[in-house]
Amino acid sequence: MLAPEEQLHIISSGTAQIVPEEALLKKLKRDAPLNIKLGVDPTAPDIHLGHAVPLRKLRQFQDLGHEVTLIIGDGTALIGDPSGRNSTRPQLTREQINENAQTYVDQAFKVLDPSKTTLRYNSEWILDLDMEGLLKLLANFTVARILERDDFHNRYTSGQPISLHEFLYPVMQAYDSVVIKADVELGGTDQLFNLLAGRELMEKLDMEPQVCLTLPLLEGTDGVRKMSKSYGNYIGLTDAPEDIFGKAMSIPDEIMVKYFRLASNVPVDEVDRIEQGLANDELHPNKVKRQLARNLVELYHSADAAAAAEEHFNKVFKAHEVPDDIPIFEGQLTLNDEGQVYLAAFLHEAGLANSAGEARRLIDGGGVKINDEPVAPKHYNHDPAELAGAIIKVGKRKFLQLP
RNA sequence: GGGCGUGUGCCCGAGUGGUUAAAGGGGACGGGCUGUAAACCCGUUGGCUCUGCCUACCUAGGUUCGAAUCCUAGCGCGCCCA
Repeated sequence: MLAPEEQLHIISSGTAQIVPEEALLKKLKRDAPLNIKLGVDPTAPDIHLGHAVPLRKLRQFQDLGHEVTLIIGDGTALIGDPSGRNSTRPQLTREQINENAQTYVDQAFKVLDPSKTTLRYNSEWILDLDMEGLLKLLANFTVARILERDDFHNRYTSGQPISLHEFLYPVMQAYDSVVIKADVELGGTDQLFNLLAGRELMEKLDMEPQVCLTLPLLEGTDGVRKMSKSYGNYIGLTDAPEDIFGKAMSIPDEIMVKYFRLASNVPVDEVDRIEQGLANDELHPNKVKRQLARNLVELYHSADAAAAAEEHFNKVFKAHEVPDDIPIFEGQLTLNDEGQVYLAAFLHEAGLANSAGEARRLIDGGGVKINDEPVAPKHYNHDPAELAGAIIKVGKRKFLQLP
């Protein structure tokens, strides 16, 4: 194993806070594998780079020789984490939870090292708690302590309802740590309270308390809002290679280093070097961003896929050429009374525009090309012969080949 | 339970009973520039084979030749009182 100080250097890269840092160093000095905990609620099935941030950190721990316990919160999901919420989360059904859990686990193992991962479902011990056990557990926490947290405090003072079961969430999460004897627990910055609850509970039960490690939120490809499916600014773990590459290239320069630290597996020292190089203009941002994009594709696909994705990218966006594998239109061309193809409706049907109206606007704005020739404004009707075998391009990235 | 206020397009927001498909901004999309970054410039932003037609300003009714604009009820939201 690496020297403890060296490990700490790697571990702290990209983290928001480590509470307390000295305790982590002390644990590392034991020179034995630590048990690193991450609990996830299987509330949403698909995971993206933002969700993968703690997973990457876990992987870093594993590569340093530590063990990971991944807890699927199928028991706590019945409560619904109140963190950062201003209203009660809807409770999921068992079926939804199981389904989500499975897809989550499949994707999580794209990041984690299976040989160093223990997978646990917390329903195992949480739903088995009897009233006596629950009461003993609850006696370790005070209402005031729980009400301190911002989200509860805000809801309480603003008269929003807080259901009693929501109070139990941090308690249950803390109990997870006790059961698995966690050395370190990871979470987003919004999780700090829950993580600290674990630390406190362990202390009260005379165990060595866990260290809490929080990770910042990863902004989406717009660089402004957090990565989220509903904002449409996410890079999915299961996205196609070209999409991962392209989306990565579209992120603002300012957050490149953050992506390197939180989403790539580029070694920390190299990331430090890149950060330096960018700061004093020794490295060209475009080159660096390409490295990032390649790395991300490699992580979730392969080196070959990364090379192919970059080539695709160069073709389409640098040389403005047509990519190799463009979809071919399978349907039948609809002709009007004059035997012409009404292009606006066609683009809509073919899924290249959201409505015929939008297609017309795209045409008028010069955004539609047939065989690389822009379609003239208002020129909506086209001869089928002219379209045979043609390549239609809409905007920068939508292509369609006609038979 | 009572009083007052508010509800407009993806979001914010203007809107005199009649050239209002609805000012302005944001976002998004398209074009230019470029490193598919940022910044900047231009254009578009309800549907429809469109010099026109249809559907739209919370919902349902009503007044009117004509309503996003006035009235009634309902629903949502906000504030105050109990």
